[in-house]
Amino acid sequence: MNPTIKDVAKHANVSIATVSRILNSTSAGYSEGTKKRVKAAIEELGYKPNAVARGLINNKTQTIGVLFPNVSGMVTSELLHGIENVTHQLGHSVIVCNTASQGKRTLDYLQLLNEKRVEGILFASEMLTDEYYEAIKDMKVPTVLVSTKSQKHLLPYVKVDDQDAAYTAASYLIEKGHRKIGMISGNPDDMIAGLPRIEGFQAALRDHGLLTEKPSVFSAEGFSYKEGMEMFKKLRQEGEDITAVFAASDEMAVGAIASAYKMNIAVPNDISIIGYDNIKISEMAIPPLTTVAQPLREMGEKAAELLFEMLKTGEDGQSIIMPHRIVERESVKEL
Amino acid sequence: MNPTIKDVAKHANVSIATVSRILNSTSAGYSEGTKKRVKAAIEELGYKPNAVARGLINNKTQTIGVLFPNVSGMVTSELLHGIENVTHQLGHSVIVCNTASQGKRTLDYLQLLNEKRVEGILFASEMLTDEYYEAIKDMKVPTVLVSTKSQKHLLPYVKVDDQDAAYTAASYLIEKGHRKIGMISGNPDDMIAGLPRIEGFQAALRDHGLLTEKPSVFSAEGFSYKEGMEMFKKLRQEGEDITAVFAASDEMAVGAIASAYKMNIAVPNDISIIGYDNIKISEMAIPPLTTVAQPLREMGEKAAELLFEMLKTGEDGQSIIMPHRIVERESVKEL
DNA sequence: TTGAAAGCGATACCAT
DNA sequence: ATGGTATCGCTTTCAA
Repeated sequence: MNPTIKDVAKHANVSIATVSRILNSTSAGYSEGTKKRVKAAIEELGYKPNAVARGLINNKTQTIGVLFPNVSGMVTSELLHGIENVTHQLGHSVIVCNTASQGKRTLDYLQLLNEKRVEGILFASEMLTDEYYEAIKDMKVPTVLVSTKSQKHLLPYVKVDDQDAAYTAASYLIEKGHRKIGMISGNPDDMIAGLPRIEGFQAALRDHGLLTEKPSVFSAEGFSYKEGMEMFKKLRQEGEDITAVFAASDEMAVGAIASAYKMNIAVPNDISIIGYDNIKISEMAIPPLTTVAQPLREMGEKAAELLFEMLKTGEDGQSIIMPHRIVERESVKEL
Repeated sequence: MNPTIKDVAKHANVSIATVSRILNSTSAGYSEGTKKRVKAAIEELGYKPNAVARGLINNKTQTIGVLFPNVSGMVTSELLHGIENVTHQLGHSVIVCNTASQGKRTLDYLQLLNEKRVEGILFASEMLTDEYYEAIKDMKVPTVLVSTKSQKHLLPYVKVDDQDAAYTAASYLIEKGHRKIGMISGNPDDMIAGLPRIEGFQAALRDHGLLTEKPSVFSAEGFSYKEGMEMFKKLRQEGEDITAVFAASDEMAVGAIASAYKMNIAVPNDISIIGYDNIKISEMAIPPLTTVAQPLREMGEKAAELLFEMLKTGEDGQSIIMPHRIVERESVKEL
């Protein structure tokens, strides 16, 4: 077995109370001499404090839980990276939960995190259902939403304003001289990343007097590469005169590029494409993809910081709207 | 505060011992009647067992630690996905640690995981230094290496045979009629993913009587897209007659494709390219990348399974060589 | 400056 | 079938 504080105490000829004080560098409570002896004993025995026991008595586990659909997505892995960074910097650990894995495990995960007594929760990029909210509320630990939000339940969130960002993307296309612009979107029933982006897109067209009665928006179920390909094909069938398209995700945009390539239509010469996210593949596309960047890594960091802020102050936490920006590469041509 | 087992006991008019028995469905030790009463009390109070307290007495935290360099890489996130899957299925949690994040934190992480008393460790895709090994050994918990190995320290590992896989890739090119073949590799000092792939490549050439005195291997520091671009340029400068190239990673391969595109040389018509990994971008490349696939997700799963096997049996664990296979897409032309 | 002892929330052994 | 209690490894009064 691992040596315990008792062993150290015995070895140094002091009480466990004293060892504890030294371990926690409690202000005074021991002399320099004993401190040395104890430190020596710790060293010699290779003693490592037991965080579990500590957690029990302090009611603090120094651990937070992070809930993600698909851990392996490029968006989420960037978020995770940011989260992990500041979390560990602050001496805590992160337990990851992949909610989309198999069936509706989200509730099970929440239960698990509750039993493990995590000190906080980061809930990422999935719709927060009433059910989830109740479970979270029951846990009575600070929670922040990452890259998602809920108007019904007021939990603080960290995300970019999807509608604004989409508006920016469409406006960018318009500035570049495009007049017939189409969109490849995710699910319009998705109130987080679906509808808002469509609305932002349409708002930009409207504000520039470009909104026709039948706006060319092609919606898929998700945001995948494959769906990007399909929707691009449809869009192209519907109207040959479209000179630019806004894709609701970089994956979709890359799919659109691939689709265009197959149909022998050149990007950006025949048609311009702008994406959304700015994940790694966007610079690897041919041509490199112009896109609306979300500062994913930083969003993860900010979310974690906010969570720990709440943990420290006990206050409610202010949502943070992260800035988005256009990253110009080579998939959009000026008309 | 959360209700404790004591509260439940009081509420149901039984002792905590009985509640505990019911909680753990210990074979008998209580009547159906009391069981009902206790269950009701639990329900009513919203009691959730405290895993920390359990962990203290059982010396079992139901948690494992996973060490990764760059959590956000596409290779690692696939591995993580597989790991998370089976780990949670088995009722455990995973704490992720991003070792490359800032400086040499690996040792700190190990220390942290030790204090948190994780029951096992998955160490991924980084060289296992003596230092790390010692720290791990001190923890006395089962450990398995994922996508890496160590010949010095015998810890079980789960990975594909890099040399074999590289051999397969080169052979594939040769079968397709290529005779002048180049390679874009990672760091030859990397004994895991660097050298073995180079050696496998060369072995294939040799076995087919194609090994010239100056084999065209261009080595970078890492396996990045950018380095793929650079190395392709160099390779092209050195010899215009090369008809096919084997890239040591998909990212590099895609970089090579981009580089080729810029130099106006067509893939696969002017030059064929085969990658390594089969991550998501390989199907999204233009043209879609033919590559040697590592079953990443499954490797994560197998590694976790192996770890839990060791946990259960207390035995030493057998390394697993995962199968690789060629995924044919469109970046290689038959000559 | 130091130590004894009371918990933290569970489990499990020993009685009854 | 049940309850009392020691115990897990540690922190933190309270006394000395």
